Amino acid sequence: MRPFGCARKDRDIFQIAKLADVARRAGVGNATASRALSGVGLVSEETRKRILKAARELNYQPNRSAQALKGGRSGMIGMVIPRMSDIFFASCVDAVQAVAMTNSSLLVVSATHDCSDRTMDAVKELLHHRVDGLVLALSEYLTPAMVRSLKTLPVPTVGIDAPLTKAGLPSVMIDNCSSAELATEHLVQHGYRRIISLQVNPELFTIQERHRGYERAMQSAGLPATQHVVEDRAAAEDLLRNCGRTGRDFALLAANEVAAKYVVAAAKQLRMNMPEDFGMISFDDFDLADAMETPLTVVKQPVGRIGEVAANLLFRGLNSEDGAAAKGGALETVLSAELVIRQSCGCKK
Amino acid sequence: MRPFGCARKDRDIFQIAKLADVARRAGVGNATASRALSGVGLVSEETRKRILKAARELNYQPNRSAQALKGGRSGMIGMVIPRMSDIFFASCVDAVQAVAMTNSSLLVVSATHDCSDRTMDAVKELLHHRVDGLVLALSEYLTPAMVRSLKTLPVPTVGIDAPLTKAGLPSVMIDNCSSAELATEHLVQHGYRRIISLQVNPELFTIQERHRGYERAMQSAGLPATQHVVEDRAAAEDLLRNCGRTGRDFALLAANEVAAKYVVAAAKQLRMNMPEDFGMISFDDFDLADAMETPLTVVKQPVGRIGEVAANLLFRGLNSEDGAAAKGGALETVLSAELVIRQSCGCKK
DNA sequence: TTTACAAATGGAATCGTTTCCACAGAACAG
DNA sequence: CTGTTCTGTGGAAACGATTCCATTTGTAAA
Repeated sequence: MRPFGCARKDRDIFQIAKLADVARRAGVGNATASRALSGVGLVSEETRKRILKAARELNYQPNRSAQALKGGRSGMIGMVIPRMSDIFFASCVDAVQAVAMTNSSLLVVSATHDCSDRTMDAVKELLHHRVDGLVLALSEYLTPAMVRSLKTLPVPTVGIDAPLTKAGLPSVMIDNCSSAELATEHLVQHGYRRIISLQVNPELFTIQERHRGYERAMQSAGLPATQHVVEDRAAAEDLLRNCGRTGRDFALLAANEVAAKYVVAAAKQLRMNMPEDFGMISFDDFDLADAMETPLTVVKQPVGRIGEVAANLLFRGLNSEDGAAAKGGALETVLSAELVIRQSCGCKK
Repeated sequence: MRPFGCARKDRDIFQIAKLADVARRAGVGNATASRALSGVGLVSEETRKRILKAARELNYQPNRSAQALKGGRSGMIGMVIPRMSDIFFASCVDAVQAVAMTNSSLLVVSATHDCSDRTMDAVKELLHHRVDGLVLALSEYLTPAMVRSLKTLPVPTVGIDAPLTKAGLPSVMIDNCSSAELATEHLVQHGYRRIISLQVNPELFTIQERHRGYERAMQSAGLPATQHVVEDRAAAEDLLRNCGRTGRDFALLAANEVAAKYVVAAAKQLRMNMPEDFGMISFDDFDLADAMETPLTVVKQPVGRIGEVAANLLFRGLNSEDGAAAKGGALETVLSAELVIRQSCGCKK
């Protein structure tokens, strides 16, 4: 039984030919072969064909480590996210990976698991591995030290849902503030008066933006703004017990899918119903949001698009030598979110 | 406005010192510095300390590309999965990444998006990037050609939920067959007689294993086995319309979370209720499975554990030179799944 | 004191690319 | 016919780490 592989050296088996092999087979020098394959520099048409043919026959693939070492592209981009187990980030990673593949790059992911010390460490580690570019989905606020570091990042970088603009880096996101304002207004129109802004990680940038939009709407409506943090289902139950029973004008704006799920579970436990006992609109659409006991009204972000746009922005910058990604465009790309109206907000089916 | 980064060369800014810098600062030769830092070879205690100090002061990190090129570790492992947007795989990736981090490695992910041609291409590409090891979550059946290739993989490799045993590679999974059998028996005990095995991707290895277990249970119970494929919600609606209305003894064994979600949505549409109109047990626990109108009975896989165990197995093999991962253990590591009984199976609350 | 051996060290080759530079030959203007 | 320019080409020097091997030094055995 040979459980694992064999030695690293077997070039035959996984067909690892090197440039020199190609050059020899084509009867040319190393340098010429390199030029022909990379497409830069002068090579006569005839020679180029011979070299490409040899490369094809040997199934040649350049050694990325060597390329990276020499200072060229490593063929990898890095991505930092809080965690994978969150539809939003998982979808972003999926989209970025797809775009990376199109640009014949690989994606290296690192998750911080909400430990914000990890963020810059992750970035540094990715850089030591010579990634060609970075996608940062840092929802945390940046410390001055981080801004300073990010400003001097040696590779093209784009942010997703991240306040990277401060560091002069392009980023892609929805207009969290306006979307929250819109959603809140919708709740107000349904007659809800005691509306609470609900969050799990109140310290995050996007979450605070959403809260800001909520506040704006509440102020316009002449209603008091209240912020509440639920770290788990039990906390959601407490909240519903305290507020939900005391009148018909209670509603929640859940800042993300996690908060909404806590509330749904708590409501089930307490046998409370939406929209009768309380109303709710949540950020982030999820799989069964429309097949719940009360289909959930949500602010749906174009998750796939966000990752895709960010990655494309990155590669555009990557391919135009000195990183002219944002040239001719704003630093911040704002995609529009959609209010998907179902029933938890009070709208009839 | 300087949208993207600066030139690649700035070593000052992101503190990229090289070995030679460390050596110079410590007043020793290149070779000695390397030995001291990597811990192999003879270096006097005093010199070692001086070198480590210099490295710390310069914030030295080895250039992974150079290390990889020289033939050592690249400090990266690769992972191939069908897609990210699936809790099961997302959790696996999360777990593997965490273990990789512990072993100071980075994780490179590639998704095939169910295009099985992509599988071996992804593996090859990862190998060209000189990953130190591979985690393959290929739920597809292996073609003979793939088995042949996998047998000669030049790096340690473990499988997740994948039939890699045929290629002599260790893999980690739950006992899909027995779990399905158990779940089916449970439905039978509740009096369901017309039980259908429901799947989205019937060609996948794990799914077929589950179907096999279902068949075994049905046969034991003297009941006819039926397989049904639902590719979307509409298909689930058709199924429920045809079978669910005709009696009280109808139940479904959903082979995964996706199938279950289609059914739940379809049932809502048709205003059918579990467990009265039909019963269901599904593979894969998900966030709101217990907060649905009818809390779902599920076979819960230890998702996090699977990834963790697989990754640990990989690194054990990686660290013991010639890949003795499976030494002293079976090739296949089977973790136990848990039947989480809620209400969709007919059990009272 | 000489010989032998071990410990500690640095020089230089190596990994596979890219790229600078020098050189050969062709084309062309003077 | 002689320079000059241009096109193609290959040799060789990087890139940054590891590692073989030779060298120096210190110490113990003969």
